[in-house]
Amino acid sequence: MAFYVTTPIYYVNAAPHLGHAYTTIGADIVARHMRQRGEDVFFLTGTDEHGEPVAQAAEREGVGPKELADRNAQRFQELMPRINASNDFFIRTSDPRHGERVQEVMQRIHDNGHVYKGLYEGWYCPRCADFKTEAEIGPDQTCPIHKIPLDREREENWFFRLSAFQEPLERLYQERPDFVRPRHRFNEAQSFITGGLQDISLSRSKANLTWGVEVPWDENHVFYVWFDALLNYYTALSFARPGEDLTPRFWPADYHMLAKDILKFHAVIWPAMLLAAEIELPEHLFIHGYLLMRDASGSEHKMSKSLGNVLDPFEVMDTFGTDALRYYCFREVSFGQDGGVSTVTFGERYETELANEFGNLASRTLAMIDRYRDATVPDVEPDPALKPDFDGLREEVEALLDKAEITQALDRIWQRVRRLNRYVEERAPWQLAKDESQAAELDRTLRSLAEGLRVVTVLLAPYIPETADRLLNALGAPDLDLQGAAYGAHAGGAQVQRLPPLFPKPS
RNA sequence: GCCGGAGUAGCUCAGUCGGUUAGAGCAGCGGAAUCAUAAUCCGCGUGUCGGGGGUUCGAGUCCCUCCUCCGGCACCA
Repeated sequence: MAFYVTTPIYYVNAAPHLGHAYTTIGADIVARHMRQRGEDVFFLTGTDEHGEPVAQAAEREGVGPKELADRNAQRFQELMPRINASNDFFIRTSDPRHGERVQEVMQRIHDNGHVYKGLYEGWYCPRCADFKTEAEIGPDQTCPIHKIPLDREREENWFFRLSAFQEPLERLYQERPDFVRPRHRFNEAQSFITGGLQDISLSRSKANLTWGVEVPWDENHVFYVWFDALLNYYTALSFARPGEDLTPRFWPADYHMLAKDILKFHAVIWPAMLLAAEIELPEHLFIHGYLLMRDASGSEHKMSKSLGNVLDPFEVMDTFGTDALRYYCFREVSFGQDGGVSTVTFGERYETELANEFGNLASRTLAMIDRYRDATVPDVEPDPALKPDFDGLREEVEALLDKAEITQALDRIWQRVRRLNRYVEERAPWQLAKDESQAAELDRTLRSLAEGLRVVTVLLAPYIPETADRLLNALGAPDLDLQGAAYGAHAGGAQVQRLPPLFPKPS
Protein backbone atom coordinates (compact mmCIF):
# COMPACT_ATOMS: atom_id res chain seq x y z
CA MET A 1 0.00 0.00 0.00
CA ALA A 2 1.11 3.52 -0.71
CA PHE A 3 1.80 5.79 2.22
CA TYR A 4 2.42 9.50 1.72
CA VAL A 5 3.47 11.72 4.62
CA THR A 6 4.44 15.37 4.61
CA THR A 7 5.82 18.09 6.83
CA PRO A 8 4.85 21.69 6.27
CA ILE A 9 7.22 23.53 4.01
CA TYR A 10 9.36 25.78 6.13
CA TYR A 11 9.41 29.47 5.55
CA VAL A 12 12.90 30.44 4.48
CA ASN A 13 12.90 33.74 6.29
CA ALA A 14 13.77 32.09 9.61
CA ALA A 15 16.73 29.95 10.53
CA PRO A 16 16.11 26.25 11.15
CA HIS A 17 15.41 25.60 14.81
CA LEU A 18 14.19 22.85 17.10
CA GLY A 19 10.58 23.29 15.98
CA HIS A 20 11.44 22.47 12.38
CA ALA A 21 13.49 19.49 13.48
CA TYR A 22 10.65 18.29 15.69
CA THR A 23 7.98 18.18 13.00
CA THR A 24 10.36 16.64 10.53
CA ILE A 25 11.54 13.92 12.90
CA GLY A 26 7.92 13.11 13.76
CA ALA A 27 7.08 12.61 10.12
CA ASP A 28 10.30 10.69 9.63
CA ILE A 29 9.52 8.25 12.44
CA VAL A 30 6.18 7.42 10.85
CA ALA A 31 7.75 7.17 7.40
CA ARG A 32 10.48 4.82 8.58
CA HIS A 33 7.98 2.68 10.46
CA MET A 34 5.78 2.36 7.39
CA ARG A 35 8.76 1.32 5.29
CA GLN A 36 9.43 -1.42 7.84
CA ARG A 37 5.90 -2.59 7.25
CA GLY A 38 6.65 -2.91 3.57
CA GLU A 39 4.51 0.05 2.54
CA ASP A 40 5.33 2.07 -0.54
CA VAL A 41 6.35 5.26 1.25
CA PHE A 42 6.84 8.80 0.03
CA PHE A 43 7.99 11.38 2.55
CA LEU A 44 8.02 15.03 1.53
CA THR A 45 9.45 18.14 3.11
CA GLY A 46 10.69 21.43 1.71
CA THR A 47 10.69 25.19 1.85
CA ASP A 48 8.11 27.91 1.34
CA GLU A 49 9.84 30.77 -0.40
CA HIS A 50 7.40 33.32 -1.76
CA GLY A 51 5.72 36.25 -0.11
CA GLU A 52 6.23 39.61 1.42
CA PRO A 53 8.68 38.85 4.25
CA VAL A 54 11.21 37.25 1.92
CA ALA A 55 10.86 40.03 -0.64
CA GLN A 56 11.45 42.61 2.06
CA ALA A 57 14.39 40.83 3.63
CA ALA A 58 15.97 40.56 0.19
CA GLU A 59 15.47 44.23 -0.41
CA ARG A 60 17.08 45.09 2.89
CA GLU A 61 20.10 43.06 1.94
CA GLY A 62 20.17 44.41 -1.56
CA VAL A 63 19.79 41.04 -3.25
CA GLY A 64 17.06 39.49 -5.35
CA PRO A 65 14.42 37.41 -3.56
CA LYS A 66 15.44 34.30 -5.43
CA GLU A 67 19.03 34.72 -4.35
CA LEU A 68 17.99 35.11 -0.73
CA ALA A 69 15.67 32.12 -0.98
CA ASP A 70 18.43 29.99 -2.49
CA ARG A 71 20.75 30.83 0.31
CA ASN A 72 18.23 30.22 3.07
CA ALA A 73 16.67 27.13 1.56
CA GLN A 74 20.06 25.53 1.62
CA ARG A 75 20.11 25.71 5.39
CA PHE A 76 16.93 23.66 5.54
CA GLN A 77 18.21 21.21 2.98
CA GLU A 78 21.27 20.72 5.14
CA LEU A 79 19.12 20.18 8.21
CA MET A 80 17.55 17.03 6.79
CA PRO A 81 20.57 14.70 6.69
CA ARG A 82 21.66 16.26 9.95
CA ILE A 83 18.57 14.96 11.78
CA ASN A 84 18.56 11.78 9.72
CA ALA A 85 15.35 12.64 7.93
CA SER A 86 14.68 10.07 5.22
CA ASN A 87 12.66 12.40 3.02
CA ASP A 88 12.20 11.22 -0.54
CA PHE A 89 12.14 14.72 -1.95
CA PHE A 90 12.68 18.31 -0.92
CA ILE A 91 10.34 20.73 -2.63
CA ARG A 92 11.05 24.41 -3.06
CA THR A 93 8.13 26.60 -4.00
CA SER A 94 10.37 28.80 -6.12
CA ASP A 95 10.81 25.78 -8.40
CA PRO A 96 9.17 26.75 -11.70
CA ARG A 97 7.66 23.27 -12.00
CA HIS A 98 5.78 23.92 -8.78
CA GLY A 99 4.58 27.28 -10.08
CA GLU A 100 3.23 25.73 -13.26
CA ARG A 101 1.26 23.14 -11.31
CA VAL A 102 -0.09 25.80 -8.95
CA GLN A 103 -1.32 27.71 -11.97
CA GLU A 104 -3.00 24.63 -13.38
CA VAL A 105 -4.83 23.81 -10.18
CA MET A 106 -5.80 27.39 -9.47
CA GLN A 107 -7.01 27.82 -13.03
CA ARG A 108 -9.27 24.83 -12.46
CA ILE A 109 -10.63 26.41 -9.27
CA HIS A 110 -11.22 29.58 -11.27
CA ASP A 111 -12.91 27.73 -14.11
CA ASN A 112 -15.12 25.87 -11.66
CA GLY A 113 -16.51 29.22 -10.62
CA HIS A 114 -15.00 29.54 -7.16
CA VAL A 115 -13.08 32.74 -7.82
CA TYR A 116 -14.28 36.30 -8.27
CA LYS A 117 -12.84 39.76 -8.39
CA GLY A 118 -13.57 41.88 -5.37
CA LEU A 119 -12.37 44.75 -3.35
CA TYR A 120 -10.06 44.14 -0.49
CA GLU A 121 -10.28 46.97 1.94
CA GLY A 122 -8.02 47.39 4.90
CA TRP A 123 -5.42 49.38 6.74
CA TYR A 124 -2.34 49.77 4.62
CA CYS A 125 1.15 50.79 5.64
CA PRO A 126 2.98 52.55 2.79
CA ARG A 127 6.33 51.85 4.41
CA CYS A 128 5.61 48.09 4.76
CA ALA A 129 3.81 48.11 1.43
CA ASP A 130 1.32 45.73 2.97
CA PHE A 131 -2.09 45.50 4.55
CA LYS A 132 -2.28 45.01 8.28
CA THR A 133 -4.61 42.60 10.00
CA GLU A 134 -6.81 43.67 12.89
CA ALA A 135 -4.41 42.18 15.39
CA GLU A 136 -1.43 43.90 13.84
CA ILE A 137 -2.76 47.42 14.03
CA GLY A 138 -1.23 49.62 16.67
CA PRO A 139 -3.05 52.32 18.66
CA ASP A 140 -4.96 54.89 16.57
CA GLN A 141 -4.50 52.92 13.36
CA THR A 142 -0.73 53.11 13.27
CA CYS A 143 1.83 50.69 11.95
CA PRO A 144 3.36 48.76 14.85
CA ILE A 145 6.68 48.61 13.03
CA HIS A 146 6.99 52.10 11.62
CA LYS A 147 4.75 53.94 14.09
CA ILE A 148 3.18 55.93 11.27
CA PRO A 149 -0.53 56.33 10.52
CA LEU A 150 -2.03 53.65 8.32
CA ASP A 151 -4.02 54.50 5.20
CA ARG A 152 -7.45 53.10 4.57
CA GLU A 153 -6.94 51.62 1.15
CA ARG A 154 -8.77 49.42 -1.26
CA GLU A 155 -7.14 47.00 -3.58
CA GLU A 156 -8.77 45.01 -6.29
CA ASN A 157 -8.11 41.38 -5.53
CA TRP A 158 -9.20 37.96 -6.56
CA PHE A 159 -11.20 36.14 -3.94
CA PHE A 160 -11.74 32.50 -3.21
CA ARG A 161 -15.32 31.54 -2.35
CA LEU A 162 -14.47 29.85 0.91
CA SER A 163 -17.97 30.59 2.17
CA ALA A 164 -19.42 28.29 -0.48
CA PHE A 165 -17.64 25.37 1.16
CA GLN A 166 -19.10 25.79 4.59
CA GLU A 167 -21.59 23.00 4.17
CA PRO A 168 -19.25 20.55 2.40
CA LEU A 169 -16.67 21.14 5.10
CA GLU A 170 -19.22 20.60 7.85
CA ARG A 171 -20.15 17.35 6.19
CA LEU A 172 -16.50 16.36 5.93
CA TYR A 173 -16.07 16.86 9.66
CA GLN A 174 -19.23 14.92 10.40
CA GLU A 175 -18.29 12.01 8.21
CA ARG A 176 -14.61 11.80 9.08
CA PRO A 177 -14.00 12.21 12.80
CA ASP A 178 -10.38 11.20 12.29
CA PHE A 179 -9.66 13.77 9.60
CA VAL A 180 -7.85 15.89 12.14
CA ARG A 181 -5.98 14.43 15.10
CA PRO A 182 -5.74 14.78 18.03
CA ARG A 183 -9.42 15.14 18.80
CA HIS A 184 -9.27 18.56 20.43
CA ARG A 185 -7.74 20.04 17.29
CA PHE A 186 -10.53 18.47 15.31
CA ASN A 187 -13.01 20.22 17.57
CA GLU A 188 -11.20 23.49 17.17
CA ALA A 189 -11.29 23.30 13.39
CA GLN A 190 -14.87 22.17 13.35
CA SER A 191 -16.05 24.99 15.56
CA PHE A 192 -14.22 27.45 13.40
CA ILE A 193 -16.11 26.15 10.38
CA THR A 194 -19.51 26.07 12.00
CA GLY A 195 -18.86 29.59 13.21
CA GLY A 196 -19.18 30.76 9.63
CA LEU A 197 -16.70 31.11 6.80
CA GLN A 198 -15.90 34.23 4.85
CA ASP A 199 -14.30 34.47 1.46
CA ILE A 200 -10.59 35.14 1.41
CA SER A 201 -8.44 37.00 -1.03
CA LEU A 202 -6.20 34.72 -3.02
CA SER A 203 -4.04 37.24 -4.83
CA ARG A 204 -1.89 40.28 -4.26
CA SER A 205 -1.43 43.05 -6.74
CA LYS A 206 1.95 43.12 -8.39
CA ALA A 207 2.02 46.80 -7.52
CA ASN A 208 2.75 45.67 -3.98
CA LEU A 209 4.32 42.27 -4.39
CA THR A 210 5.87 40.47 -7.34
CA TRP A 211 7.63 37.63 -5.48
CA GLY A 212 5.07 34.89 -6.04
CA VAL A 213 3.32 32.71 -8.56
CA GLU A 214 1.57 34.74 -11.21
CA VAL A 215 -2.19 34.42 -11.46
CA PRO A 216 -2.66 32.80 -14.87
CA TRP A 217 -5.82 34.72 -15.74
CA ASP A 218 -4.51 38.07 -14.52
CA GLU A 219 -0.89 38.95 -15.11
CA ASN A 220 -1.12 41.87 -12.71
CA HIS A 221 -1.49 39.61 -9.69
CA VAL A 222 0.44 36.94 -7.87
CA PHE A 223 -1.14 34.35 -5.60
CA TYR A 224 -1.36 34.97 -1.90
CA VAL A 225 1.44 32.84 -0.57
CA TRP A 226 -0.72 30.32 1.29
CA PHE A 227 -2.45 29.15 -1.87
CA ASP A 228 0.92 28.62 -3.45
CA ALA A 229 2.35 26.97 -0.32
CA LEU A 230 -0.43 24.51 0.49
CA LEU A 231 -0.41 23.14 -3.01
CA ASN A 232 3.16 21.89 -2.56
CA TYR A 233 1.81 18.66 -1.13
CA TYR A 234 0.09 17.98 -4.39
CA THR A 235 2.44 19.51 -6.95
CA ALA A 236 5.61 17.84 -5.65
CA LEU A 237 4.40 14.42 -6.72
CA SER A 238 4.23 15.51 -10.33
CA PHE A 239 7.90 16.41 -10.67
CA ALA A 240 9.79 14.79 -7.78
CA ARG A 241 10.90 11.99 -10.10
CA PRO A 242 11.98 13.22 -13.51
CA GLY A 243 9.84 11.74 -16.23
CA GLU A 244 7.44 10.16 -13.78
CA ASP A 245 4.23 11.47 -12.28
CA LEU A 246 3.84 10.01 -8.81
CA THR A 247 0.44 11.57 -8.23
CA PRO A 248 -1.67 8.50 -9.04
CA ARG A 249 0.60 6.38 -6.89
CA PHE A 250 0.66 8.52 -3.75
CA TRP A 251 -2.23 10.96 -3.77
CA PRO A 252 -4.21 11.46 -1.56
CA ALA A 253 -1.70 12.01 1.25
CA ASP A 254 -2.11 9.83 4.33
CA TYR A 255 -0.70 12.32 6.81
CA HIS A 256 0.06 15.98 6.86
CA MET A 257 2.06 16.66 10.01
CA LEU A 258 1.99 20.23 11.28
CA ALA A 259 2.16 22.42 14.34
CA LYS A 260 -0.93 23.95 15.83
CA ASP A 261 -0.22 27.47 14.59
CA ILE A 262 -1.12 26.58 11.03
CA LEU A 263 -4.11 24.42 11.80
CA LYS A 264 -6.66 26.69 10.13
CA PHE A 265 -4.92 26.81 6.81
CA HIS A 266 -4.65 23.06 6.68
CA ALA A 267 -7.93 22.08 8.26
CA VAL A 268 -10.19 24.61 6.55
CA ILE A 269 -8.69 26.37 3.55
CA TRP A 270 -6.74 23.39 2.22
CA PRO A 271 -9.66 20.96 2.03
CA ALA A 272 -11.82 23.71 0.55
CA MET A 273 -9.23 24.34 -2.15
CA LEU A 274 -9.09 20.67 -2.99
CA LEU A 275 -12.86 20.40 -3.12
CA ALA A 276 -12.93 23.43 -5.42
CA ALA A 277 -10.37 21.83 -7.69
CA GLU A 278 -12.08 18.44 -7.48
CA ILE A 279 -9.02 16.77 -6.03
CA GLU A 280 -9.24 14.08 -3.40
CA LEU A 281 -8.72 15.14 0.20
CA PRO A 282 -5.87 13.91 2.40
CA GLU A 283 -6.69 11.15 4.87
CA HIS A 284 -5.43 12.78 8.04
CA LEU A 285 -3.86 15.85 9.51
CA PHE A 286 -1.86 15.40 12.67
CA ILE A 287 -1.43 18.54 14.72
CA HIS A 288 1.38 18.58 17.23
CA GLY A 289 2.16 21.06 19.98
CA TYR A 290 5.11 23.21 20.89
CA LEU A 291 8.29 22.27 22.62
CA LEU A 292 8.61 24.83 25.34
CA MET A 293 11.97 25.82 26.70
CA ARG A 294 12.08 25.59 30.43
CA ASP A 295 14.61 27.73 32.22
CA ALA A 296 16.29 27.01 35.54
CA SER A 297 13.43 28.53 37.52
CA GLY A 298 11.04 26.08 35.88
CA SER A 299 9.02 28.62 33.92
CA GLU A 300 8.39 27.95 30.30
CA HIS A 301 9.08 29.96 27.20
CA LYS A 302 8.17 29.24 23.65
CA MET A 303 11.62 28.49 22.32
CA SER A 304 13.00 31.91 22.89
CA LYS A 305 16.68 32.15 23.48
CA SER A 306 16.51 33.50 26.98
CA LEU A 307 19.23 33.10 29.52
CA GLY A 308 21.04 29.80 29.25
CA ASN A 309 19.66 26.34 29.71
CA VAL A 310 18.09 26.46 26.29
CA LEU A 311 18.14 23.23 24.42
CA ASP A 312 20.12 23.81 21.26
CA PRO A 313 19.38 20.89 18.92
CA PHE A 314 22.65 21.28 17.06
CA GLU A 315 24.67 21.27 20.23
CA VAL A 316 22.80 18.19 21.42
CA MET A 317 23.45 16.37 18.15
CA ASP A 318 27.13 17.33 18.21
CA THR A 319 27.61 16.06 21.73
CA PHE A 320 25.21 13.15 22.03
CA GLY A 321 24.31 12.22 18.49
CA THR A 322 21.22 12.60 16.35
CA ASP A 323 19.47 9.57 17.80
CA ALA A 324 19.58 11.05 21.28
CA LEU A 325 17.78 14.17 20.10
CA ARG A 326 15.20 12.18 18.15
CA TYR A 327 14.52 9.93 21.11
CA TYR A 328 14.33 12.72 23.66
CA CYS A 329 11.89 14.93 21.76
CA PHE A 330 9.34 12.16 21.40
CA ARG A 331 9.93 10.58 24.79
CA GLU A 332 9.80 13.71 26.90
CA VAL A 333 6.80 15.39 25.30
CA SER A 334 3.68 13.56 24.25
CA PHE A 335 3.32 14.11 20.51
CA GLY A 336 0.24 16.23 20.01
CA GLN A 337 0.60 18.20 23.21
CA ASP A 338 2.77 21.06 24.37
CA GLY A 339 5.55 20.14 26.69
CA GLY A 340 8.69 21.45 28.29
CA VAL A 341 12.18 20.54 27.19
CA SER A 342 15.45 21.48 28.81
CA THR A 343 19.07 20.51 29.01
CA VAL A 344 18.38 19.13 32.47
CA THR A 345 15.65 16.69 31.48
CA PHE A 346 17.59 15.84 28.37
CA GLY A 347 20.54 14.84 30.50
CA GLU A 348 18.33 12.71 32.72
CA ARG A 349 16.68 10.87 29.85
CA TYR A 350 19.96 10.36 28.10
CA GLU A 351 21.71 8.90 31.09
CA THR A 352 18.98 6.86 32.73
CA GLU A 353 17.18 5.59 29.67
CA LEU A 354 19.47 5.62 26.66
CA ALA A 355 22.75 4.89 28.40
CA ASN A 356 21.73 2.88 31.48
CA GLU A 357 18.61 1.03 30.45
CA PHE A 358 19.05 0.48 26.74
CA GLY A 359 22.75 0.94 26.00
CA ASN A 360 23.78 -1.05 29.01
CA LEU A 361 21.26 -3.78 28.24
CA ALA A 362 22.94 -4.14 24.86
CA SER A 363 26.41 -4.16 26.44
CA ARG A 364 25.64 -6.79 29.04
CA THR A 365 23.79 -9.00 26.57
CA LEU A 366 26.54 -8.95 23.98
CA ALA A 367 29.22 -9.34 26.63
CA MET A 368 27.63 -12.43 28.16
CA ILE A 369 27.03 -14.12 24.85
CA ASP A 370 30.62 -13.40 23.95
CA ARG A 371 32.05 -14.57 27.25
CA TYR A 372 29.88 -17.61 27.95
CA ARG A 373 29.06 -18.87 24.47
CA ASP A 374 31.94 -17.71 22.34
CA ALA A 375 29.86 -14.93 20.70
CA THR A 376 27.27 -17.29 19.26
CA VAL A 377 23.61 -16.96 20.13
CA PRO A 378 22.61 -20.46 21.32
CA ASP A 379 20.36 -22.12 18.78
CA VAL A 380 17.63 -23.16 21.20
CA GLU A 381 14.02 -22.26 21.81
CA PRO A 382 13.62 -18.89 23.50
CA ASP A 383 12.21 -18.84 27.02
CA PRO A 384 8.40 -18.99 26.98
CA ALA A 385 8.45 -16.88 30.14
CA LEU A 386 9.07 -13.77 28.03
CA LYS A 387 6.53 -14.60 25.39
CA PRO A 388 3.54 -12.94 27.09
CA ASP A 389 5.53 -9.74 27.36
CA PHE A 390 6.09 -9.59 23.63
CA ASP A 391 2.84 -11.05 22.35
CA GLY A 392 0.87 -8.39 20.55
CA LEU A 393 3.56 -5.76 20.93
CA ARG A 394 4.22 -5.29 17.26
CA GLU A 395 0.51 -5.01 16.53
CA GLU A 396 0.09 -2.52 19.33
CA VAL A 397 2.91 -0.35 18.04
CA GLU A 398 1.49 -0.51 14.54
CA ALA A 399 -1.96 0.53 15.73
CA LEU A 400 -0.53 3.47 17.65
CA LEU A 401 1.64 4.66 14.78
CA ASP A 402 -1.33 4.35 12.43
CA LYS A 403 -2.71 7.15 14.57
CA ALA A 404 0.66 8.94 14.75
CA GLU A 405 0.73 8.30 18.50
CA ILE A 406 4.49 8.36 18.43
CA THR A 407 5.07 8.88 22.13
CA GLN A 408 2.60 6.20 23.16
CA ALA A 409 4.20 3.66 20.87
CA LEU A 410 7.64 4.48 22.20
CA ASP A 411 6.41 3.98 25.74
CA ARG A 412 5.08 0.51 24.91
CA ILE A 413 8.42 -0.46 23.41
CA TRP A 414 10.36 0.95 26.33
CA GLN A 415 8.37 -1.12 28.79
CA ARG A 416 9.97 -4.15 27.14
CA VAL A 417 13.43 -2.68 27.38
CA ARG A 418 12.85 -2.52 31.11
CA ARG A 419 11.37 -5.99 31.11
CA LEU A 420 14.56 -7.36 29.59
CA ASN A 421 16.71 -5.83 32.30
CA ARG A 422 14.45 -7.47 34.86
CA TYR A 423 14.76 -10.75 33.02
CA VAL A 424 18.52 -10.61 33.30
CA GLU A 425 18.24 -10.24 37.06
CA GLU A 426 15.66 -13.01 37.33
CA ARG A 427 17.85 -15.46 35.45
CA ALA A 428 21.24 -14.28 36.73
CA PRO A 429 23.21 -15.81 33.85
CA TRP A 430 26.49 -15.25 35.72
CA GLN A 431 25.25 -17.73 38.32
CA LEU A 432 24.13 -20.25 35.72
CA ALA A 433 27.55 -19.98 34.10
CA LYS A 434 29.22 -21.26 37.24
CA ASP A 435 27.33 -24.55 37.13
CA GLU A 436 27.90 -26.83 34.15
CA SER A 437 24.64 -28.69 34.84
CA GLN A 438 22.79 -25.42 34.14
CA ALA A 439 24.22 -25.11 30.63
CA ALA A 440 20.84 -25.57 28.93
CA GLU A 441 19.31 -22.92 31.16
CA LEU A 442 22.09 -20.53 30.32
CA ASP A 443 21.63 -21.26 26.61
CA ARG A 444 17.98 -20.47 26.84
CA THR A 445 18.52 -17.31 28.85
CA LEU A 446 21.10 -15.87 26.48
CA ARG A 447 19.08 -16.81 23.45
CA SER A 448 15.98 -15.13 24.92
CA LEU A 449 17.87 -12.01 25.82
CA ALA A 450 19.33 -11.70 22.34
CA GLU A 451 15.93 -12.27 20.80
CA GLY A 452 14.13 -9.81 23.05
CA LEU A 453 16.78 -7.20 22.45
CA ARG A 454 16.53 -7.75 18.72
CA VAL A 455 12.75 -7.28 18.75
CA VAL A 456 12.82 -4.02 20.70
CA THR A 457 15.63 -2.73 18.52
CA VAL A 458 13.71 -3.41 15.32
CA LEU A 459 10.76 -1.54 16.80
CA LEU A 460 13.01 1.31 17.92
CA ALA A 461 14.66 1.66 14.53
CA PRO A 462 12.40 4.51 13.34
CA TYR A 463 13.24 6.48 16.48
CA ILE A 464 16.98 5.81 16.72
CA PRO A 465 17.94 4.58 13.24
CA GLU A 466 21.72 4.86 13.57
CA THR A 467 21.88 3.03 16.87
CA ALA A 468 19.42 0.36 15.79
CA ASP A 469 21.47 -0.29 12.71
CA ARG A 470 24.68 -0.73 14.69
CA LEU A 471 23.08 -2.95 17.29
CA LEU A 472 21.20 -5.19 14.89
CA ASN A 473 24.39 -5.73 12.96
CA ALA A 474 26.19 -6.60 16.16
CA LEU A 475 23.43 -9.08 16.93
CA GLY A 476 23.92 -10.67 13.54
CA ALA A 477 20.33 -9.89 12.55
CA PRO A 478 20.28 -6.72 10.48
CA ASP A 479 16.81 -7.20 9.00
CA LEU A 480 14.49 -4.26 9.76
CA ASP A 481 11.32 -5.84 8.42
CA LEU A 482 8.58 -5.44 10.98
CA GLN A 483 7.37 -8.95 10.42
CA GLY A 484 10.50 -9.94 12.25
CA ALA A 485 9.59 -7.84 15.27
CA ALA A 486 8.07 -10.85 16.98
CA TYR A 487 9.67 -12.81 19.79
CA GLY A 488 11.06 -15.98 18.29
CA ALA A 489 10.77 -14.84 14.68
CA HIS A 490 14.51 -14.95 14.23
CA ALA A 491 16.44 -18.21 14.56
CA GLY A 492 19.31 -18.64 16.97
CA GLY A 493 22.86 -19.35 15.92
CA ALA A 494 23.92 -15.87 14.90
CA GLN A 495 27.40 -14.58 15.56
CA VAL A 496 27.44 -11.47 17.69
CA GLN A 497 30.04 -8.79 18.22
CA ARG A 498 30.69 -6.69 21.27
CA LEU A 499 30.23 -2.97 20.77
CA PRO A 500 31.57 0.15 22.40
CA PRO A 501 28.83 1.84 24.45
CA LEU A 502 25.90 2.82 22.22
CA PHE A 503 25.21 5.91 24.31
CA PRO A 504 28.45 6.82 26.05
CA LYS A 505 28.22 9.03 29.08
CA PRO A 506 30.02 12.32 28.88
CA SER A 507 32.90 12.17 31.31
C1' G B 1 -17.74 37.38 26.01
C1' C B 2 -18.38 32.64 23.09
C1' C B 3 -16.18 27.72 22.07
C1' G B 4 -12.54 23.99 23.35
C1' G B 5 -8.76 21.87 26.44
C1' A B 6 -6.32 21.22 31.15
C1' G B 7 -6.10 21.14 36.78
C1' U B 8 -4.20 13.33 39.65
C1' A B 9 2.10 11.64 44.65
C1' G B 10 7.98 16.60 45.60
C1' C B 11 8.56 16.84 39.80
C1' U B 12 6.66 15.06 34.73
C1' C B 13 2.52 12.63 33.50
C1' A B 14 -0.90 7.55 32.42
C1' G B 15 -5.68 6.51 33.78
C1' U B 16 -9.72 3.21 27.47
C1' C B 17 -16.98 1.64 27.88
C1' G B 18 -18.00 4.65 35.51
C1' G B 19 -16.39 -1.02 39.10
C1' U B 20 -11.95 -4.67 43.01
C1' U B 21 -7.03 -1.55 48.22
C1' A B 22 -5.87 5.34 42.22
C1' G B 23 -0.88 3.89 38.69
C1' A B 24 4.17 4.79 35.99
C1' G B 25 8.77 7.27 35.45
C1' C B 26 12.10 10.67 37.84
C1' A B 27 13.98 12.41 42.47
C1' G B 28 14.62 10.44 47.89
C1' C B 29 15.58 6.34 51.62
C1' G B 30 16.99 1.11 52.49
C1' G B 31 18.69 -3.56 50.48
C1' A B 32 20.49 -7.51 46.73
C1' A B 33 23.63 -8.77 42.92
C1' U B 34 28.35 -8.19 40.07
C1' C B 35 27.19 -10.04 33.30
C1' A B 36 27.43 -4.75 31.95
C1' U B 37 28.70 2.18 30.14
C1' A B 38 29.41 1.89 39.12
C1' A B 39 25.10 0.10 34.71
C1' U B 40 20.92 -3.38 36.88
C1' C B 41 17.21 -5.45 40.17
C1' C B 42 14.06 -5.54 44.74
C1' G B 43 11.45 -2.90 48.76
C1' C B 44 9.41 1.78 50.83
C1' G B 45 3.99 6.83 49.08
C1' U B 46 -1.65 9.04 55.33
C1' G B 47 -2.12 11.58 47.17
C1' U B 48 -8.78 16.04 50.19
C1' C B 49 -7.70 12.75 41.90
C1' G B 50 -8.79 22.08 41.65
C1' G B 51 -13.47 23.57 45.34
C1' G B 52 -18.73 22.57 46.12
C1' G B 53 -23.23 20.04 44.85
C1' G B 54 -25.78 15.99 42.19
C1' U B 55 -26.87 11.06 39.50
C1' U B 56 -25.56 5.90 40.83
C1' C B 57 -25.16 -0.09 44.47
C1' G B 58 -20.49 2.35 43.00
C1' A B 59 -17.25 8.50 40.02
C1' G B 60 -10.61 10.72 38.93
C1' U B 61 -14.07 8.70 35.11
C1' C B 62 -21.15 11.16 33.96
C1' C B 63 -24.32 16.03 35.13
C1' C B 64 -24.51 21.17 37.38
C1' U B 65 -21.77 25.15 39.47
C1' C B 66 -17.49 27.92 40.95
C1' C B 67 -11.98 28.85 40.82
C1' U B 68 -7.20 28.78 38.13
C1' C B 69 -4.24 28.11 33.68
C1' C B 70 -3.86 27.47 28.31
C1' G B 71 -5.65 27.66 23.27
C1' G B 72 -9.19 29.19 19.20
C1' C B 73 -12.62 33.15 17.73
C1' A B 74 -9.98 34.54 9.76
C1' C B 75 -6.44 36.43 5.62
C1' C B 76 0.80 36.54 10.64
C1' A B 77 4.45 31.94 6.31
